[in-house]
Parts: sequence; C-alpha cells; structure tokens
Amino acid sequence: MIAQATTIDAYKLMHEGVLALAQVEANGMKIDLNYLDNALKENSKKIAVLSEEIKSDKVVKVWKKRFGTKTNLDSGDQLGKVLFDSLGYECKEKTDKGKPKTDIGSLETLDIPFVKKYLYLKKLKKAQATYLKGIKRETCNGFLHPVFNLHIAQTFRSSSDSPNFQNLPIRDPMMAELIRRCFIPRKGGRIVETDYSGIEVHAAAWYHKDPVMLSYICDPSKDMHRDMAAQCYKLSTKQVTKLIRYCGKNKFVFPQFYGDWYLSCAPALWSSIDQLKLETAKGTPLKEHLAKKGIYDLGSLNPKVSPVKGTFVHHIMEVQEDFWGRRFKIYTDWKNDWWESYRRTGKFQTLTGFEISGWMKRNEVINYPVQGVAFHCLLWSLINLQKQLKKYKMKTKIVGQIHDSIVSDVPDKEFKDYLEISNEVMTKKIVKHWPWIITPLEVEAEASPVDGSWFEKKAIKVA
DNA sequence: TACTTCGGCGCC
DNA sequence: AAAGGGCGCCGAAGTA
Repeated sequence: MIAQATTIDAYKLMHEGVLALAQVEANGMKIDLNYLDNALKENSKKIAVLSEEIKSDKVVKVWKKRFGTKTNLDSGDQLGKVLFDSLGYECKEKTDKGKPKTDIGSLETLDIPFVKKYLYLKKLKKAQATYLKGIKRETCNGFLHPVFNLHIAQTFRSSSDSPNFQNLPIRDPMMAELIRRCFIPRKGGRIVETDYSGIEVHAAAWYHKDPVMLSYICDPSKDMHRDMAAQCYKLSTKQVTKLIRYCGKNKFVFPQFYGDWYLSCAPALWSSIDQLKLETAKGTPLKEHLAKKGIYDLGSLNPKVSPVKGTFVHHIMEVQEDFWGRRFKIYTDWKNDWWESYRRTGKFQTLTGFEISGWMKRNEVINYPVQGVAFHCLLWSLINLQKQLKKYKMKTKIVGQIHDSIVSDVPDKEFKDYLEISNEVMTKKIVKHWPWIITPLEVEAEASPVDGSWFEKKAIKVA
C-alpha cells in the first residue's frame, strides 16, 4: 500500500503534525514516583500470594503432574494441554495455527473455579509487566515522554510507543486506578482530557452523506445506539438501559461499521446478556424477555447452515439486513460505489488530501479513509491548539494524544481559558478550515482535581 | 545470546 | 461476495 499527500494542505498537516508531536514528547507527563514504586511492590506481593494460592487448585495439581519441573503457568500451550487433553474439557475454538485457544472468551465457557483465579492473576501480571514496569523503565527525572508516530499506521492514524500512551487501561476500574494514578499534573495543575464525541461516525457521514445517519448525528433527541440496542434485544426504546445501550453500540453498531457480520455479532450480543447480567429498565432479565418474544437459543454458528427462524442468530441476521438494506441504504450505496471506484482505479482519495493506492481488502478500502480523516481532525486541532497556547503565552502543556482526544497538563489558573480555547479550535476553527465537515462537532471534557491523578478525572462542562 | 513468530490483551 | 478496521508489548517457544 502506498500513500501520498496530494495537496499543500495535506503535506502541511504532516509537517506541522510531526513538529507539534515532537513538542508533546518533549513536554512529557509527570509521574508520581512514590506511588509507582509502591504500586510495583504491592502488586508484586499480590501476584506472589495468588500464585501460591492457586497451587492448591485441582487444575494446577494436574498441570504439575503432567509437566513436572517444566510447569509454567504463563504457558498457553501447557494450559491447553492440561484443560483439553488431561482434564478432557471440550475445546470449542482453535487458534490460526490449530492449537486450542486459551483466551478469556474460550476459558469463560468452561465454567470452572480455576478460570476466575487464573484470569485475575493474568490481569495482575499484565499490569505489572506491561504497564507499571513499562512506565518505570521509561521515566526520566520524574517525567515520562512517550513517542508519538505519524509514519506507522496504514490509515494515517498515529501510533505511540515507549511506552504506548494509547492503550493504558481504562475500562476495568481496578486496572485503571492501579495504572492511571501514576500520572499526575505539574504542581498546581490538572490533567485535562478533551475528546471528540463520535468523530468516526461523523467522518464516515462526511463521505456517504446518508440522510438518516445525518439526522441521527444532528438531532440531539435521536440516539442511534439506543435504537439499535432496542432492535437487537427486541425492546422498546424505553426499556433500554445504559448497559444495554453500551452493548448495542460496542457489540453491534461499531463492529458493523468496521465490516463485521451477524454471525460474529450475534454470539457477542448473546454472551453479554449473562456476562453483564442484562436486565430491562423494568428489571426483567433479558433472556426471560427474549423468551417471551419467542427466542430461546443462540442458534448454530456454522456459516454453512442457514440460520433457523426463532434463534437469536436468525434475528440478528434480520437486524443486519434491516440496518444496511433499509435504515442506512445510502451509506450502503456509498460503500459499494467507493469499493467499485477503487476496483476500477486501484486508489482512492481522502477528504484531507491523501491518495492511497495498492492492494487492499474491501473492509480496508472502506475503513481507512474514515479512520484517517477522523484522526486528521484531532491532529489539526492539536497543532492549532498548541499555536494558541504559544500565542497567549500560556503555561499549559499538551502531554499526549489518544486518536480522538488530547491530554494536557493545565495550571488551575488557565483551566477555564484552556477549555474555551480547546472548544474554539476543536469545534469552530476546524469547520472553517475544512468545509467538508458538514456535521456539528462536539467535545467532551474531563479533568482531574488540582494536583489529582489522571485516574481521578471527572466529566466537566465545556462551553 | 539474538531474533522471529505466535497467542494473548490493553486501547481507539 | 465476503465476513472485524487500526495499533504496541508481553512471555513462550522455536530457530540461528
């Protein structure tokens, strides 16, 4: 795949982007070294205790019998042999190389007490090896300077390394606290994070201009994720809880946008019901509710067997057909036209002025321009926000960037100004610069208390 | 010892 | 017609 800037504007974006990110790297983020050292110690103790505890588990005893002195609880190969060979559990999924899968999804279907303890231990080890040690290793004079690349991602996104600033835990509250408490503002400041809300959905709409999607984006009373969650679980929109909406968004809508299909969405939506103990707003368990609607089982996941009516797979297949065939028909037409145009010419052009050519798969051809342009909005904003900070001689420092968000270290005195300037750049100036932005951009802001850690960030009103 | 590939898992 | 887009880092296991 080859990519090239075709306009002065596109070239400038990369040039200024690299310089702006170099400044971000130089700024760096302050690290609470006392906390970090203590966390390393305490977490390592926890790992030791749990490792000892797990030795009395039946599974580990079998493990030791089989592998003796070669026993290694970090070996997925060994775990597979213990569970699916020695203990005779049924192996439902294989890796690409044909070995038994031993990831969370596969293990959770086994329903044995060992799994819970084992996965928890693995989580603590991940926190220790990748995050705490990674931060410690790269911290210099109390500051961490992660690298931000613009020359790696195929899609024209950025990437980050040494350490990767863009994959720090946040969804798991325990992990999030353990890791994010390392990050603190300079004295008298706050960590402030400003995010574009739904920027990739907007970016896609700038290409396809589907009127139904545009009305979802522009009309605040409408809510696509709520509606799709309702349809997937056969609920009225009033019965959709926050958690159910979350599942609709992350197990159906986004995967569908990325090119996924019902045979993989259906089991994800189905297993979420038990894993998250989903209930309707009235408190009816979701499986019970679905049973009332005539759906009792997931149904076959065999792609060669056509889905049986009355199964969840069949239902989600119909939801998918409705989603692309009726609801977002214009979006579908755009995807087909875009793909056909690439097939004719071997290339396509992003809204930001980059030409991308070479051999690509269909999903790549459809996703790259969207993902790239969404990030370019963030990059343009970062460049121009930094210019503003310099112009007004502010002490605020941009310290990081996570695809659709900007992280800054903001002296409390500049807090209000910073929010205002951010909002101005991210939602108003950018629209004047790029006229193809035809949807109203919105920014969500979160901030830590003064001298509080990144973990303590809370949503705040912006503008 | 150094390097590669794989499986796994963290994020958008 | 095909069938999940993009990253970085870890340890295990195999190879040079």
